[in-house]
Amino acid sequence: MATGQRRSSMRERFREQVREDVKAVALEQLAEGGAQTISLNAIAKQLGVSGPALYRYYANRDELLNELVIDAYHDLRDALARAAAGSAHVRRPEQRMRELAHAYRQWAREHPHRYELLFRPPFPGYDAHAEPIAEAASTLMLPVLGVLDGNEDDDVQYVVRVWSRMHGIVSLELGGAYTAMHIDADALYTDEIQTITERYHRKP
Amino acid sequence: MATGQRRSSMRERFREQVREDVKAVALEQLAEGGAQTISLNAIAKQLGVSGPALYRYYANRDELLNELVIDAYHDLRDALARAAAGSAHVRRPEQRMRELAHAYRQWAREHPHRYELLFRPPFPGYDAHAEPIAEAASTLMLPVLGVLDGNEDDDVQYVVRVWSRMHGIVSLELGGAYTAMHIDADALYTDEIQTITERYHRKP
DNA sequence: TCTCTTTTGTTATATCTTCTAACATCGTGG
DNA sequence: CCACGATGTTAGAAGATATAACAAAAGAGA
Repeated sequence: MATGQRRSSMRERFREQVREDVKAVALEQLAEGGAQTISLNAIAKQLGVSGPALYRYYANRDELLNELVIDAYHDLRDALARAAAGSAHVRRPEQRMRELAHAYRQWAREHPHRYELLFRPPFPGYDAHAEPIAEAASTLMLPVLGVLDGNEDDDVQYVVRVWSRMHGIVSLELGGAYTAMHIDADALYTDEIQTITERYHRKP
Repeated sequence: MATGQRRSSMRERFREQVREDVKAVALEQLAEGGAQTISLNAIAKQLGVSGPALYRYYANRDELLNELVIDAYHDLRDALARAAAGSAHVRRPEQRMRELAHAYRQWAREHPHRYELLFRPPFPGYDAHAEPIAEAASTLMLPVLGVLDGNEDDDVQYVVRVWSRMHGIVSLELGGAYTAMHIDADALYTDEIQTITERYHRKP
């Protein structure tokens, strides 16, 4: 009945709550020491339950990491969508492109380990990564396609190339390559985006 | 004396030999399952010695991984240097640039896990990565600077941007993003390099 | 309300890892 | 010859993932 369904959903909700708690602690560990330091044991200890209890909620460690990947992908996608929506009123497409590129890099800098998680599969034989990445890349670049004023198929490769350039800089920046070389990542990224928008401007 | 020195160097040589053997097995494991699957225990078993014997040669697992990083960096650097030397006779700088870019991507495709090892610190709080990466980046881009016909300081940022573009594509390709999106990585990379060389051509 | 079933948590255990400690062995240098 | 240092051994601590067996709690139905 109604109460029965409600109580059943209560259980479901509790289960979902625990899963969220686990992921929250996992994100803390991720932020502190990277993906390798995420430990189901440590998470359980921090949550006050003991050891194998978490295996009622996640089949294994990889499943948890997988959820973190998917969440991160959703998060980045939403951040880009917000940036695109926020600059929808801006007339000049170069400016919209700049804001989108800025949002991309900003998210990566705010969540460096999650960004790495996105584009660097932490699993040995990782199948579940391909599909999210595919969907990620497609949906991720929708705002860019929008900035490009709705050209269709042929521009996909161009969009991917734009994405690759943004990712290249962000990835090297997060890896510490720029600081090690004493290179101003801000200026580098700004210049690169400037070049990209100029090129776009030139290319009808 | 002479024999004394020779025997002392014999020991040294044996020690170096064992270290190389360990690294060789580690590279096998790296190629098979990624950096995470590298296990000192398994290496020892495969080498016929048992467990903690390897700690006479490597203080800990991180030191071994560190050596792998440095070796990979040297290897990539040498591959690029070979490519640069091999195309030194080529007159047109665009062609030299193309061959250099091709060598870069080819090395990454031949050693995907080592490439990942290079540009992603596999350790949590890992300092030793910064210095090799700095030297890597500097030396790595020397051939590119050479292709650029010896302009000096101001071009460093441009070279780094070129490197970032190559790395962006190669990194996403190794991560499987392109295959998941059914994108031809060959064509993408070729087009990108073409654009880069055109741009260089345009820019004195 | 009583009972049956499902879900969830527990402890114990097996197996893996890195890494230290204590002890044995072997070759080289004096 | 002898002694020291380098190298290897086994034992074991600490911690990880993951499974098995068992206990308890909570919902569903009569």
